[in-house]
Amino acid sequence: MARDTPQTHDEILAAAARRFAVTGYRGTSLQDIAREVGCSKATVLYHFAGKEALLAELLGKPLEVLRQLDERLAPVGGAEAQRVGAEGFVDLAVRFRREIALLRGEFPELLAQPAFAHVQQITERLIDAVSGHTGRLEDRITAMVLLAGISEACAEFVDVPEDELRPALLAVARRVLAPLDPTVNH
Amino acid sequence: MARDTPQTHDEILAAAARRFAVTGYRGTSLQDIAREVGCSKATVLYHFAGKEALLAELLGKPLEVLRQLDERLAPVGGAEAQRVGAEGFVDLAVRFRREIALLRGEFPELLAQPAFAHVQQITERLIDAVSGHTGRLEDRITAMVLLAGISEACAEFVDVPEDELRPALLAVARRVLAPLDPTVNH
DNA sequence: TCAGGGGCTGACCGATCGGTCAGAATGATC
DNA sequence: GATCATTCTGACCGATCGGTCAGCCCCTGA
Repeated sequence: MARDTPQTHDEILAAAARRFAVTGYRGTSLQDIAREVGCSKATVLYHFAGKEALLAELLGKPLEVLRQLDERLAPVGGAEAQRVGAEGFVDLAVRFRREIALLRGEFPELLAQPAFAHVQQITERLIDAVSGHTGRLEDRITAMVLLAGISEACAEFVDVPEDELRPALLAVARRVLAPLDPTVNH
Repeated sequence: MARDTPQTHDEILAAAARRFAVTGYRGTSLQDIAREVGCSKATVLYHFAGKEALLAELLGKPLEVLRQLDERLAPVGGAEAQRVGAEGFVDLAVRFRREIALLRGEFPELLAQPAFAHVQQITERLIDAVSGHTGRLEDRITAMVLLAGISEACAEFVDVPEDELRPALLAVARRVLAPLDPTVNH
């Protein structure tokens, strides 16, 4: 009957997304989610194996897109890698604003878990790409400021329409990376 | 005897700073802190009124510096406000890297408490200043990316020496804000 | 009519949380 | 040696956490 009555399942997922975005993963209890849905805590645990499973399903799509970006990033280098990495991440961050906001605050502990170990590696490669693969600390710091700033801004301006948020972020990215482009001398 | 034996008090404070920076405020228990110090949980609660009091004392200095930056920012406007705001925040973020990292993840809930209400107002004014007081959404997004990125980068590169971190952040800030300067046409 | 299964729940579990409290050490003062 | 404040601790508290489980409700199909 999964196709006839997926209501509760999806309602729980939506409620979890909302609560996690406001009070964080740790700061949200299964009771909170159940209350928002209007069901019992046991029902939440009937539809999902546990709190972690809820999180995993919530992060499934954005992490898949992140993985695709990682693949697209592998063959390119230099200024092209910077451009693809930055623009790709802007798209991803804008699209999955709520989920990004969720990963944001709980980064250290969540990524320490084996289930998310690969995310840390992908993030590392993304920073490397956006820094232009120079290996210089200054460029890594620059890339970190840009990517983290984009994440945070997306989380903060979660109610701003995509077509206002995206151009603004792309403009910042272009400004930050332009002087790093070897074809441009500032 | 506070002046003769401030050891334990300070050790607890230092341990709390370390643990909070790694596992966050909510993710750190008083037991964790006590274990790191090598004392009992009751001792932690003997020296501090509670977990919140520990946090408040930890954030005291950086919040005071933030307040000073806010005051310094009040009389100026336009490009000068952008410069003072950005450079001032870089200084603050580099200096109080651990504490910034702490406030980062727990923002929504902690700032919701009355004790930190004014921080949210100051942050708002800081974003306004760094955006050049234009009131345009795009400029606010830009400022948000820059300030949040600086915070996150400081938290991430907590072990990088100040004299490497600061110039890199200032360079990014200059690059992000330069095109907003009305005297420069790109 | 009734057996069966999916959806759901209240009651309960062990663990851990922040916090309290009476009292054991310790050392300075008289 | 007696007194007293400071420092520290083990034992304990109520609350809440994530998670389990037996069983109730209700729809379906034979």
